[in-house]
Amino acid sequence: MVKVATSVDVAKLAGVSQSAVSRSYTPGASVAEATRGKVMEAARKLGYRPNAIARTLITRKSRMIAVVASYLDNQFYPVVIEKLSKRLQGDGYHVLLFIAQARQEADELLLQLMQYHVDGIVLLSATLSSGLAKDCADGGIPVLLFNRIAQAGGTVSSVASDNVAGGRMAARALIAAGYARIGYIAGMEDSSTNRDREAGYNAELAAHGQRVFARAVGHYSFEGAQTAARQMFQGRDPQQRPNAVFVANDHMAIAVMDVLRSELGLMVPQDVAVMGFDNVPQASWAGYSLSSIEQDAQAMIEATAQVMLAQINDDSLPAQHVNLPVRLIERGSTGKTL
Amino acid sequence: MVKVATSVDVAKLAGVSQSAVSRSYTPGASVAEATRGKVMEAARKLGYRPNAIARTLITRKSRMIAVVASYLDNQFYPVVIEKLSKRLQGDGYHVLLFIAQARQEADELLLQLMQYHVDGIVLLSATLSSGLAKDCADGGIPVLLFNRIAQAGGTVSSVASDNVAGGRMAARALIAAGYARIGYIAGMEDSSTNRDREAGYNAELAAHGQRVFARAVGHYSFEGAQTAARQMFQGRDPQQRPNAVFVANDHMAIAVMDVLRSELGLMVPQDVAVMGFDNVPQASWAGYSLSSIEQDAQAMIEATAQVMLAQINDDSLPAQHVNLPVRLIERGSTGKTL
DNA sequence: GCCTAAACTGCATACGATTGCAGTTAGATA
DNA sequence: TATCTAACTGCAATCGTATGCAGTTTAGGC
Repeated sequence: MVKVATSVDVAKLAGVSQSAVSRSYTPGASVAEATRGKVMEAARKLGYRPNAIARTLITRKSRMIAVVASYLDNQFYPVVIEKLSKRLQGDGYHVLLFIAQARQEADELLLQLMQYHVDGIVLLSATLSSGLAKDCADGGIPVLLFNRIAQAGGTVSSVASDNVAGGRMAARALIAAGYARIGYIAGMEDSSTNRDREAGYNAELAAHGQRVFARAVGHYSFEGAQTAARQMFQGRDPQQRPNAVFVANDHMAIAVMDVLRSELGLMVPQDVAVMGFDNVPQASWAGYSLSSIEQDAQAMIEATAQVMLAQINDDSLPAQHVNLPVRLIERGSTGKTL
Repeated sequence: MVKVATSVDVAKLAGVSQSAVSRSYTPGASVAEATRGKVMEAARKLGYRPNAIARTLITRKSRMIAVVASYLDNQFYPVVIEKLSKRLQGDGYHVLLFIAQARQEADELLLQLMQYHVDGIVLLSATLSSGLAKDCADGGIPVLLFNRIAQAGGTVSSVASDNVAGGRMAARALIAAGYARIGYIAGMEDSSTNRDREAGYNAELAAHGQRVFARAVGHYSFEGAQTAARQMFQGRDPQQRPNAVFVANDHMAIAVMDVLRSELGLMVPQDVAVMGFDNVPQASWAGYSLSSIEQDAQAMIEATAQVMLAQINDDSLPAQHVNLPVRLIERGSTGKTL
């Protein structure tokens, strides 16, 4: 193991002070062009790279952003992580990734995170206890909920889609296509996404003089959705079951389609139409051709990056709440022929 | 923004020296139980947590491991990232995530990574220039290629599956099922995974007196695989096209199935049998029921963690190369009825 | 050629922890 | 009670960089 060169080594070789080396790497600092030249030359020879850790210690900026996720099996999240990571890299920030299943686990992890003095925290699907959120805010670390809405007035920002409008769109599309017995398969009932999607959905149904025909809960998991689908459709007469179902996200909707077609021998959309939410990559796969309410991941990422970076640069900024429009994507699963 | 407490603050409140505080947080250090008690009490009051950055500076161990990935749309990788991240968290390590598309980009990122003094680097699908790999090794940072084989004798470890055996299995299964015109859709031709899978596949075909009937290249991408499938099957008479095809990974195999069924109106497996590699979650979805050669992700993760941690703890350890067994999973796409 | 402002440079300190060393205390033993 | 050892504690140096301040050089204007 070769000792890595430090700024002192470079200074010695270049015949300047250590300060000069430091300044050569600080944009806008006061260094003569000639000095910087000598420094860079010496640095090249020694393979010197500034130590980000030491820099963090003194500047109190780590240029690391923590991203906390719980499950990556819903493909929406990998896509987000990939894009967010690339976006932040463009601004010289790096992503410290945490996987936390339970709330409590998330809290514990967050405490560990804070030891690293990350500049910001993005919570992908996990929630964290309000006490901890406050701690972070008090510590001057901006926290942003992605795809979740924070309690109003909090110190935590959020970036989400207009889930209420999305729910309405789903209802409107199914009604417009002539379905009259419309079911709903919920995600996690205490999540803001599920609440909003369901609220919009119910509101729009009501506006057309309808109400939800059947309801089950899938907890945003594949297995949960399969169970919900069986519960809703298995062993029922055609008139006793929905002929269309809105599922709270695509990940579950795909599980539902599998159960409908393979287990129960029902055709989609002839026997049952299915509508999802998110428009994950798999929704467009020919094997499913799943209609969905698209969340604009790119726009969500962009908003996340901007809010986060703004908060990092100015810690007096209040929490922001971004709500982005969604879009209906109609495919075969609701009868649209390709 | 409230100032966060430091060990000095805690020491003051507890009426001990700053060293005592530090030692209270160091397992096995020499502190009286009473002292540690006072320290912990004071720390609790102040909400003190040791600053990992400062600690890293002096111990030269950041407890961060860099994970470099390129695309996360192949679901194999999100699964790996999730599991690896959790596994390493269990040992007190955290994952610094990097997304790099091109080789050059990976090199640049790695240099940034080294500034963070990560304790180790896992390259998920990305390759990096041999010069850089050497730099890392020289710098004492263990590098591990996941799902790639390093050049023999290098300073870089690797964890992979027995891709040659997997290729053979695929061939054997298709031959056993009675297929005689067997195609191959390759991934990236310069990747070790593709080379090995194809080599094993061809060897087993040859052992049965067969040879590959048609070959196309999909570059491990969804679109590439679609193109390859069209090239191989579009507009050909039944006798002129393969009646079975081994695709170098599931991600592409799914794209192939979509083209076969939806675009070309062919049935799987009646007209064409399809075999993939990886056994990603989607392979088991009823909409595809894709036969596949399973890579044991859990075992790969475990090996990765063990090799990595061992190398971190003993930097005189030579590079290790782990090669794990694979397993045939037969499903509907090769004629197995469910 | 002199003066002033601007540009540059280096010194020294700080960031928040770890750790070798030496000194102190307490307990055990004779 | 005196002595030795073991357990504990604190001092001070250290990790590698950033930066305020004061001093020095340079350039430019007259």
